[in-house]
Amino acid sequence: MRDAELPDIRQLPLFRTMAEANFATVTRAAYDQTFPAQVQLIDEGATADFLHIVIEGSVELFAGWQGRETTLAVLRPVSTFILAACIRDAPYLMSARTLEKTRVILVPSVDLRAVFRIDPEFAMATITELAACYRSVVRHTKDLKLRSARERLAAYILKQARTAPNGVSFLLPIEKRLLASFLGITPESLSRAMKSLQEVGAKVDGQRIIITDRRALEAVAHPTPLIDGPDHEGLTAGLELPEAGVDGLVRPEDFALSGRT
Amino acid sequence: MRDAELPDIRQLPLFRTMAEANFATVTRAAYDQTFPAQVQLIDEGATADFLHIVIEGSVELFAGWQGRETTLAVLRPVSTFILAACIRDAPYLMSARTLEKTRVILVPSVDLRAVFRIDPEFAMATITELAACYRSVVRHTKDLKLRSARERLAAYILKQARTAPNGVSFLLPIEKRLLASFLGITPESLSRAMKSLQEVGAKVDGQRIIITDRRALEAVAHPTPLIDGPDHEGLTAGLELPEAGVDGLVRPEDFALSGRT
DNA sequence: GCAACGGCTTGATCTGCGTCAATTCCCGTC
DNA sequence: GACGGGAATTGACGCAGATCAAGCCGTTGC
Repeated sequence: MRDAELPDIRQLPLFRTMAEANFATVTRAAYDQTFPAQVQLIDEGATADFLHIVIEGSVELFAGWQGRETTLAVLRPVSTFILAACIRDAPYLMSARTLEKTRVILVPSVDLRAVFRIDPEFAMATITELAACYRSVVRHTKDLKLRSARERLAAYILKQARTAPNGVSFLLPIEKRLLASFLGITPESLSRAMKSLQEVGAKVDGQRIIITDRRALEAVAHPTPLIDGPDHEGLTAGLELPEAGVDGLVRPEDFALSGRT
Repeated sequence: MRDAELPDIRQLPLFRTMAEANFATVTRAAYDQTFPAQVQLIDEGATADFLHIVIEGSVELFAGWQGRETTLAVLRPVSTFILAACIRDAPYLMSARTLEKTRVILVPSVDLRAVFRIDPEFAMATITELAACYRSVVRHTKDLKLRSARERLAAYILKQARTAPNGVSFLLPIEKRLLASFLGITPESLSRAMKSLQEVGAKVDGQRIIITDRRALEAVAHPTPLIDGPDHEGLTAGLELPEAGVDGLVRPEDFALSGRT
């Protein structure tokens, strides 16, 4: 694989603290690949041979059953995903596809497992990472089970706005149909929920959301760190991404799970 | 704390492989306590000072928001819970209460964090444990997002039956209102769903479920290891519990998350 | 023995969200 | 600037599951 992105990967919480030699071992065995949009990278049920790292572009994690399909996360650079499956040497529970032209790095899970047996720092980083992932899914589950569709949307909008510099206006980082799927509803329902929130403090114009009455929105969403995050010690990989979000820029950070999977 | 249960704890996947000295350190600082039914052990939002281990009885993990409440898991001996919060030194995302007279062991999370920094075996066990927990919640989320209430119930029944020795008849290990909450529906809806499944292969008589037509049930639930588990390498703590489940005995194992949390 | 209390069931009704179908909007392409 | 195709919206309608309100039944306590 090319060396250009090594520093980026090295900066990931997962790899930041490990010994240089071990980092070299892991990355030497890895290789990177660029895919066009809409390519399925992972098929749920397949065995987890590689840890994936998104370097450029974006990746959707989703799962299907009986012809239905649901989005579980959308990842942007630089994040890793399907760590848990690699560790357990078990079948992936999710599928993954590129949403646009995307470059990913593939780390053989064999090497991964070998290294965190001998590198305590890496083991610690893995533990922290997994705990974060776990808490992220728990939050999502609570969101689904405790809130209505409208409440989930309001909470999502407030959460996105929180990461935008001005705090009131931002562009949706993903297509609405994906957001709908992530929120566990249909695109039609999302559309109607959006409309209903316009009378309550969230102006919608295409991809742009403008919060006109935060209080009113909060009265619907009742945001809480116990559902909407973030974990108090800050995000992980998603945070690496500096980039703005000023009016006019799309925020490239994760919209879903706190970091990766 | 008393020493009688040390061997049980030592046998947990989480503690099985660690060095004896470190196990002693962890358990020396721990203490155990017995609570009556319906005592709240953990309040979500509080900081995670202790890893909990259920020794006797049973514990419900749940979460609330705006007066609503949902069950996320029910744990039986011997299982640990809220490991992730301890690791991240973060607020609990779930509350916990005893369902009956219950004995738990409390391990200060400070000691825990200290030990897996120095004991690679324990770090490995923690990684495996967390990965299992993570996959368990992902499955639950897929269940909720991809299946209808009726389908979830059918899948649950098949899953329970799978663990029963004769494979066709078992007693519900928990109250129906808890099962309903876990499945994300109301008790009334559960009751109606049960009734509707009687015409499809699952006879219900109080706590007893008898599968009369597995094929028909499977046609509703379409069970798959990618949602219903188990992870191919087998369960963890839940499995420690041998005990039967023969017609007439209640199965004491977890009904919810694969092991603990 | 009976009363009281929770859990479970059943019925009637309501409603949030899904489904189906028809436009309309947006964006890239020719 | 017209065309094509997928995304988004809108409307009409249906249904799964929630809510509200009795009643039932098994357990606990006096």
